[in-house]
Amino acid sequence: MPKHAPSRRMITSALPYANGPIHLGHIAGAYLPADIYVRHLRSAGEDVLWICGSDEHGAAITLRAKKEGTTPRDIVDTYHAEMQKAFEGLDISFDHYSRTSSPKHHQVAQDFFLTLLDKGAFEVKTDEQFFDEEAQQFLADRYIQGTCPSCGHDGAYGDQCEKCGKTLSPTELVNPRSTLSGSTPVLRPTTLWYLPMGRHEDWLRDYIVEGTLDGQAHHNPKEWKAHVLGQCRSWIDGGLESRAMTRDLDWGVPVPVEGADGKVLYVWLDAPIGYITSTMEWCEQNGQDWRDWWQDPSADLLHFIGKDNIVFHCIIFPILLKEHGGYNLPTNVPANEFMNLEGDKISTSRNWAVWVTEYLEDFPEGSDAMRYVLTAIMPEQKDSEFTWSDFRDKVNNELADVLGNFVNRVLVLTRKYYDGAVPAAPADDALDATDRALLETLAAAPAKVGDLITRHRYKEAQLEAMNVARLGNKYLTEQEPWKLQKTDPVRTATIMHLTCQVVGNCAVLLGPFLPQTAAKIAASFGVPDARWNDARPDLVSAGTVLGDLPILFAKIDDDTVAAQVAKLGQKGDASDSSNRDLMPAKDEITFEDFTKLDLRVGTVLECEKVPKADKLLKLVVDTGLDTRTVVSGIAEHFAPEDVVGRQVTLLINLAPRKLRGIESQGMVLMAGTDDGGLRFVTPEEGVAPGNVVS
RNA sequence: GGCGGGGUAGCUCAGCUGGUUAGAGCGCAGGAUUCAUAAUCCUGAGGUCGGGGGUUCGAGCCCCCCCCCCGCUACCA
Repeated sequence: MPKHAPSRRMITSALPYANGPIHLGHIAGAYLPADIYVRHLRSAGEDVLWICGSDEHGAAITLRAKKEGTTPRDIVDTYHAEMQKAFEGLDISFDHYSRTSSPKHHQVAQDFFLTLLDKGAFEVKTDEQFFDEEAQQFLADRYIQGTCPSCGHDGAYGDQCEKCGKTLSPTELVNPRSTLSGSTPVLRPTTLWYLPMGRHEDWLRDYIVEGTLDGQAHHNPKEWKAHVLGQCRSWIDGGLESRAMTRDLDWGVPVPVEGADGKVLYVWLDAPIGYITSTMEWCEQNGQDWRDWWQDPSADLLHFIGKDNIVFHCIIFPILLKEHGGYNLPTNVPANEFMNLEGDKISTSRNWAVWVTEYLEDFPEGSDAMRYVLTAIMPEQKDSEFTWSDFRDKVNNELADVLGNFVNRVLVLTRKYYDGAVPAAPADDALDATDRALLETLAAAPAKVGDLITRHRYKEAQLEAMNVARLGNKYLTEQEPWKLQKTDPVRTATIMHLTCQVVGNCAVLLGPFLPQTAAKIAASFGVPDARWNDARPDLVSAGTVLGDLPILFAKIDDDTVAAQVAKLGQKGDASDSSNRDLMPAKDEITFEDFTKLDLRVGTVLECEKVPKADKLLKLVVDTGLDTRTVVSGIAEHFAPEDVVGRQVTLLINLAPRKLRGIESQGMVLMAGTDDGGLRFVTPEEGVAPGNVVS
């Protein structure tokens, strides 16, 4: 049987990468659900520790530093501070927020690496890597730019094209160039430490699919999300490849091995170890032993991440932990899917995002409102969609009208009838069926909401908590104390006593979701320190004088919505050409080099999709000289019928090459657009097939 | 093309190992009500559960085929 009651829970949220600010998608994915989970457990008196920190290594940061004429240290310091501000602004309550550039972390990561090395976890291989002869150094993936083979974008990096999102390896780039010197890099051998993941497939399959580890029940896989299990199974069944765990770079945790100068640990190795370092730091400050959290088998380990991190947290990191030995493996990885924004994917480069610190500037008291909306649309099982009009509706109709107004009407009535003091509790036999039903619901709510949170059903949990306020509204409206007050003051006191209990319980139940609002309500209703287990029908003491309570939620008007929508997609700086990922100029060539190219105008005669290839079109082109077949990777941008009849520019003396079994006898010239699109390079009128382009 | 996850009321989403008239919140329509931040409460109208076959006494849930969206992967001269 899987263990059921862990002695303590170790919680991590994905370390955010310190080269850009935090947006709502990040929050909804990995931070808000963890915060709700942890706040609930803390309130319920569970032993829980939640750590996070900035992921500050990797080539993207050094690259950005170079581009902005500053140092990596400056970059990470800036964004470390920026991200902390964002998290604090939304009341994301990490127990500890660390950073991977700290000396402590370097030490921990190196020790971890050395242990793995000792245990034979790595394979050392010598591989060909791109080397910049001018700068005299090996080039990390991010230091190589070129034309994306997928979308034709000119500024694709060696690991990924940020226009089309395609993951790449440097050797796939067309016309690779070093971003350090602009020169064309050459391949040279270098030593890399690989993690041979293939040898771990068997136990991983048991661990993921069956939830068993070393022959023992470890966790219940049915509690894992379908998309998490599906993706893991897909990877394992597809066969796991070896992955390099080191990089040739000078910013990161140095590989602690003789002769490994200029090599650092791969960020994906170094970052999750940051979870451990962060825990150690907290434990040192709080007189605890970090091993109790990471190595005591009775402790749970949960990773909150977005779906882009599933493979790392469910496969690679567990391999590392198991190879190292002594560590617990994750008992659940409740990854969320992605949140879209106003009908489109969130995109940093297009500035199609809502940045947390900007939001908080526009809505200084808006933490709870945003938390509520993000929880209500949390992408728990599929991608979801954030729109500002929906934000307005939820804030106005649910937070302000249902919750805020309910609390206010109870407060006002209590003040009007009892000078603000909660009336005495009714005698048990004075309760009618409606009262009892209300009390039963109140009594059952903490377990109900808590259970949903524990099962990572945050949307539903929040709805249930809000339903308590809804029930309060219904009860008030049906009981009509404002009428009874004149004829039956005893009954009125009963009603008002009970509604005060409803409000008090709301404060506790909504605490994990709306910490600021809950604290305000709790303070006003005399239960500022109430915890989860205190939530029950007699929470609020009779005689409590209700404190002042300002309007909890201001309504949001249409102009505000329109202003926020208008901000999307606009560059902060009009002159922000630096945001365009233009490829740097290439090495100079001679005129003679140029004349080697035989560029001609051609007319497309036929065009069809290449079977079993999503991106390839087969064109038959009249070049004037002949009719030839050209295969081009443009199927995602053009339908075959759109291409037939077009005049195109064609490189006709390129060596033929077989693509998907079809010989391509040339190359069609395309221009990439800023948004990742493609355009044909077409001559003006009056040009015939075969005419030379020069 | 392969693999994984989705496609359910106008919108955002739930629907456990198949079982009575398919649900919630919001929006919408009508009514009630006034303690309250024109708030609240009640009632109702909206779904051939992407499409088509099949298994079953019975399918949104299982099987086959097809279409669309997201992610990974192959193809990219």
